[in-house]
Amino acid sequence: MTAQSTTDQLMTIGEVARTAGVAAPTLRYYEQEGLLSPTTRSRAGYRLYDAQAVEQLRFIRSAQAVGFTLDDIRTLGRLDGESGKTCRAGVRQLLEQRLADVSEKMKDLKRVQKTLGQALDRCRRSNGECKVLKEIRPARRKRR
Amino acid sequence: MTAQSTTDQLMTIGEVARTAGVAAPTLRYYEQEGLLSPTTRSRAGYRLYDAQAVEQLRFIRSAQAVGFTLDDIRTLGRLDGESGKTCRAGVRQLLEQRLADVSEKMKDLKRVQKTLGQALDRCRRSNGECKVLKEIRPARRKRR
DNA sequence: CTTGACCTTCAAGGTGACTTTAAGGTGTAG
DNA sequence: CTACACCTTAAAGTCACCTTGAAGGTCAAG
Repeated sequence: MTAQSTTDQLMTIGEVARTAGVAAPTLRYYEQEGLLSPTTRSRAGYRLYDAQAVEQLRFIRSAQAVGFTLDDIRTLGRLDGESGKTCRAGVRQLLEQRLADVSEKMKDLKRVQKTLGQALDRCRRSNGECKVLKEIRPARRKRR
Repeated sequence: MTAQSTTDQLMTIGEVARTAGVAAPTLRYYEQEGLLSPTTRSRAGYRLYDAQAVEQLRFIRSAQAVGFTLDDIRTLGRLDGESGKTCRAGVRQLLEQRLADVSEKMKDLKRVQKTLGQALDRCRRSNGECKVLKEIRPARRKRR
């Protein structure tokens, strides 16, 4: 029991990148920054990743999306990794700190949601003529 | 009724900065970027802000904290401003888009929260010896 | 009427997170 | 055996978001 789940289907950097929706150079950058390393390398030197890497990558992107820096994320190390290490003094404290950060962000997010929600409400209520937004510009989207 | 709340107590850039917990040059930068302008200027050219500016500033910081760019925020304009403008075609759509972004971020945040929570759980469960985190570094904090 | 804490503008510098460029090796399909 | 899509490294470039520095004006207290 306790399935090892050792599918061990290794992927190249391009496959991982496509699967997780990030650019391959970004993956190399993450490795360089100590965030996510390939499981192994092929004889020719190609990076090879296991399926878990995709999960870790998704975690990284989620954490980034809500405002954590790569440095924040790096200090949390390989979070889902099961190969253990002693739960030293600082570890729990760090986790607690980050969970507190998350709670703060939850509040921030709700604040933003409320403000936008109210604006949309007023916008809908008075069809065509509302007093919601002053000076809105076309909005060009860019990264993220 | 409908209190005008015209306390009209104007503050200098330094007072606003202290109150909202940001640096004064950051406020100048925000003005330059079209995010938040002072209500008026003193005869000598000093920027003067009303109390609402603090609220707007807090909104900006909250939005930033959860990953919105200044560009995102700028396109939402002065959100709480009551001096109105027509609710044109794109406005509602933009608000809806941003609210969808918020929902996405809520998911991301919950994902992060869950992962950290599980880690902390395992950490607490096995006092002193747990298999949670691999390679944790001291964690130097920096801005935000 | 000077000291010192504020304010002003403009310009340059710094950091984080990529992204791009250059020069070249690998692997498989035809 | 040659295309062609993929991979490699190292270094430079870009963009957002400030931060710092220089040179100077303003204002209430002593």
